[in-house]
Amino acid sequence: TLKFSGYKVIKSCIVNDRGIHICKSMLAWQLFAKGATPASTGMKGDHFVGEYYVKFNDEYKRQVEELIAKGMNKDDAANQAPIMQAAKQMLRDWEDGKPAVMELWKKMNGWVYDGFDITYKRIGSDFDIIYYESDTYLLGKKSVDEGLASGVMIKKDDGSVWADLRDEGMDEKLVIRKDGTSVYITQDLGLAQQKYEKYHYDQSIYVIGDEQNYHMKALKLILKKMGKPYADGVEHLSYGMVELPSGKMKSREGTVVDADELIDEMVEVAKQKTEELGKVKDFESNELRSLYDTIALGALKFFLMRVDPKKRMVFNPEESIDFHGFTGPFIQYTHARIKSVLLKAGVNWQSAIGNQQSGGLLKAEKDLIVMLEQYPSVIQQACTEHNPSVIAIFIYNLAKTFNGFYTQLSVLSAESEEKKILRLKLSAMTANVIFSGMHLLGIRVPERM
RNA sequence: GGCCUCAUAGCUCAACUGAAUAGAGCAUCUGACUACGGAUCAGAAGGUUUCAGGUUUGAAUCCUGAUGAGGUCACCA
Repeated sequence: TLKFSGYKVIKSCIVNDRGIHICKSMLAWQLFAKGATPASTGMKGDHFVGEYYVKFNDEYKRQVEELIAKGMNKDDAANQAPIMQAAKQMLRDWEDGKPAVMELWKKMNGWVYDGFDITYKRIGSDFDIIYYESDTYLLGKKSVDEGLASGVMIKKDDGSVWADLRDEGMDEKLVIRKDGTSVYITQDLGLAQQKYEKYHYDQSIYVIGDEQNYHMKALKLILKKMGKPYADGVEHLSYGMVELPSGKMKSREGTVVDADELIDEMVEVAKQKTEELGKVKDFESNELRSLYDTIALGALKFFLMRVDPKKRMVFNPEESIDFHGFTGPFIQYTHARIKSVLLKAGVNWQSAIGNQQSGGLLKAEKDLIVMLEQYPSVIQQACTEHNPSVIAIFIYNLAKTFNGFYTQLSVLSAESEEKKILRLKLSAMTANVIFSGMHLLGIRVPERM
């Protein structure tokens, strides 16, 4: 959307492909997998690796409880559980570049990326550039050295490094662990720098969940203190969590709705619904499959897009696959219907010259025109607010207005030839705006459905 | 516990940033010229905007307090 209004946009994505969490998965795999691979189990790579992350946490929890039962206090137990010790050791080995660890790391990451690729491709997501944390964290460490030199950061006796933000009303923030390994924010310092050097951006918009508000504030402050020119351009577009009716999604407890499963489910519903209506009997089977995908994804994306991103929302899988009302399929249907009418009308009308019956507009026609005229300003608004939901709402209203117009007035058998041309043109414009608006939301609209 | 968000119809969301009768969709009920594609359209019903104070000509919106929900305060990312 930003691109559409004249900004030059570089979509980037940071993959946190290193760190203690990866080590945990790797360790659990070594301990429990007995040589299993995604291929041997038939699982998607990212799911497969995720499973071992969960296994690690289960085992970790068990060990901690065991230690507590032996009379150890909670904090010590959390630190001394052997499996956690091992994970930490592995992280150090990784940063030292030990071959065995590196090899395992590459192998498992490969699995994960394969899984991601499939999903991203399916939902039509793409990035101009992907950063890997494994590439940026070293630069982050360099940033820390710089911070130390300029006095923004201080090194404590045990070797850990901190940024003092207390005079800004915040606490001290750890930037390097005492064993010299880097933490989350270290990598972010490097990333900000790397991005700036490459693009000299005016604005760098971080789309991150609102639970990291504090983190982003700290990041910006540190950059500012270090006198980085890009500190002011760093903007945090925080979004609220998506919850389930049954409660929050927690990866550790397995209460997540998996994107792949959800999409499959919705495709199934789209299929049933379409078959019920029996309007596309002449479609080839691969056309059908792509149609179901378009509808299912359209429904899903629209459901997420229509809400102000800053707020938390409850995602009800059952409701999202409802194709009535304020939904993606409603709009797709409207578009398909317009196309059908236009098709029937032939092409002669396109060359016909518009007429000057300014006084003779009926209310339904006027309403539609008014709607169409608002489109540019709506985009503008969505842009400045970083809020795509205004587009979603607008397109929905447009479709609704058009449907009203459509049922009140006949297009093909209009009172006069002039009216017919006018209405055809209005219909065509509506279809274009719907197409364009939905495109901005990353949603496709079918010619027929 | 400190700090930060949020609370609107039974449910999911709006309300142009202080303005006139608080709007949509779902669910519920009633209808649609004998369907240019009915995945549609027209209508009904549904509200003390969590509670209690305050500021203002005017408050869902701003301030204070209460209650409830979530987040964050890690040598996790």
